[in-house]
Amino acid sequence: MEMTEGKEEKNLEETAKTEGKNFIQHFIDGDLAEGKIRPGPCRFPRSNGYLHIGHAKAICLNFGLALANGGKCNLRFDDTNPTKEEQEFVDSIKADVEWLGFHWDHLFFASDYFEKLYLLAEKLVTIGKAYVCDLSPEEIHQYRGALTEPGKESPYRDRSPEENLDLLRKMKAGEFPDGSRVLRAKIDMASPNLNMRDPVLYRIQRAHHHRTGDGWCIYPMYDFAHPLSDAIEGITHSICTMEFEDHRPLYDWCINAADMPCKSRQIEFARLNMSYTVMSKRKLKLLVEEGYVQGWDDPRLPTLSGIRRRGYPAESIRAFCESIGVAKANSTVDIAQLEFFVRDHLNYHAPRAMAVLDPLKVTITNYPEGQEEMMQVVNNPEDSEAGTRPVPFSRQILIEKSDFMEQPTKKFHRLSPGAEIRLQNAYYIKCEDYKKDENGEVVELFCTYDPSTRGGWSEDGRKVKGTAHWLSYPHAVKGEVRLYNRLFSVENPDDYPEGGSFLDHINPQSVEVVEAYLEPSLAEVKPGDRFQFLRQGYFVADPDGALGRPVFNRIISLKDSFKKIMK
RNA sequence: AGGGGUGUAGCCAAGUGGUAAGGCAACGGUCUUUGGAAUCGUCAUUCGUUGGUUCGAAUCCAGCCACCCCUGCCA
Repeated sequence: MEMTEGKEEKNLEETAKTEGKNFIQHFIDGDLAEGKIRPGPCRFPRSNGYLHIGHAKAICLNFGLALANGGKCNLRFDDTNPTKEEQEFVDSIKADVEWLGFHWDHLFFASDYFEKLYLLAEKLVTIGKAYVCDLSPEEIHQYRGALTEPGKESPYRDRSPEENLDLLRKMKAGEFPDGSRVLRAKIDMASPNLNMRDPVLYRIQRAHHHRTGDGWCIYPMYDFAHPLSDAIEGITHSICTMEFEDHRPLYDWCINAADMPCKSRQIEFARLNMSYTVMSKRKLKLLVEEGYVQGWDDPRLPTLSGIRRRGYPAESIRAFCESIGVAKANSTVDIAQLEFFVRDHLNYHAPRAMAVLDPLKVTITNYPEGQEEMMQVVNNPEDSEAGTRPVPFSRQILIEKSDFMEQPTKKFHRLSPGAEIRLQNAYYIKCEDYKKDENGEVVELFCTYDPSTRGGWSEDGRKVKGTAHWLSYPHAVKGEVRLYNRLFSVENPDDYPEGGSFLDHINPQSVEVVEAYLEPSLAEVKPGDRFQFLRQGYFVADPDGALGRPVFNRIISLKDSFKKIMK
């Protein structure tokens, strides 16, 4: 038998080829049709910080586009600012991309091109398209003008190419102090696009660079390095987010001014926002550094490391990114859409197991004392290849407290005085009596079982409405279970009153830790092993666990229509 | 105020002059040894808005409205 059909994930190539086309693919199609550009590599530029689900969208887009068009995708770090680059981020970003299942063609750093970029800068100076400016940062700011007013030209704007070249070389040689001079593009101080008002191309900055060490004291700006790095690599379509749209004229200017043979094209798309979470680096950093969460890989965070620890499968992240499409309009995707793809994948791939999170003891009065037996239980009804496992049954069992109601409502199909239900894969049991403690809380049930219903089937065709999961009390193992919920209690945490903060919306119940009872097979799980705890949700073994003492994170609960019915 | 963008259902999103795809959510039915899954069905007479062009407009034109981005030697 084979795996249940229908919802299986497509492999990367199939997905890339068959899914509906987004506007970027239309651009590429157009370029292809005109024959003026052949599809080349894409690239994923990132510099610092941990990746989150929004970056996953960009990664899936870039690598997906490359795959769909027979191109390659490079991974490039735009490490042009030495004070902001850290090896730690490089390593985590590489790990995240790999985890998502993508393979880059080449791993590049903008710093690989420092020499080439510098030569290009000299070229611009030589042909009179760039100049060395001695204005201070404050002065440059003032000269830039305002949104509605044109800027003023720098008094150094008309230096000769010879003088500029000499000055640039001296900048490079370290003859001037930090911040004393910059190299600027000579474009148009009256441009309505502020980015075109003689933007800075190089700054003097004596800082140790994580890859080039102290080899340079001048560093290119992103606006200069990015387009030229793309052109050097032969990237034909350079995808970035909307806030760079105003930079595109400058992107094109650099490539044309330097007369690069590869006319790379920048295309912008809207970044991903999601309900019930925050995506900005600043806010995520605050959550981590102020201790609202345990770290960058806290399972409640939308970081890829957090999502991974939470147990979300990479396949489901890819399917999600595929489903949300790509466009230019601001949007906030409902987190329920992500959760759908997580459940969808796990339903087919996570073996089932039984766990009781809030136990109620049940004694089966007509089951012989000291007797026990093994029930052969299907691991995954959605996957016939997943096999079966033995689960012990005995006189003392544990069920979920919520599966018993002393005075049941009409819609309640579970156990109540006199009611009969099925213990899944075991027997029908009927509640004959129950015991309360001094507080009036039900602490134990006394049931009888029907020996002819072994496996959970009745010979006389009698039906029961409820089916419950259970554990043999003497055989159960204990473990920690962390029940994660959404980090924020409102759809848009950024929507808060004057003087407030997104922190005010943190869900006080974003995690609940319980001591749970687990079936014996769960004693020896490995971190990353995923299960569906029957009738409850999907869970993943956390690295915090130890052999015989597992720790599980709840990935996502099962959809729960019972909650709705009972309302 | 200048420039650049964007408005299609509760949320994403196709649609490119021929009469509104798809997914999520929601809501009903069937089925069920997970109140899960599966399955069937319902869910935009209308595309921010007002006019215009056209036999015909979400698509073309004009005006208006709303929201986002831009004055780092950050990316």
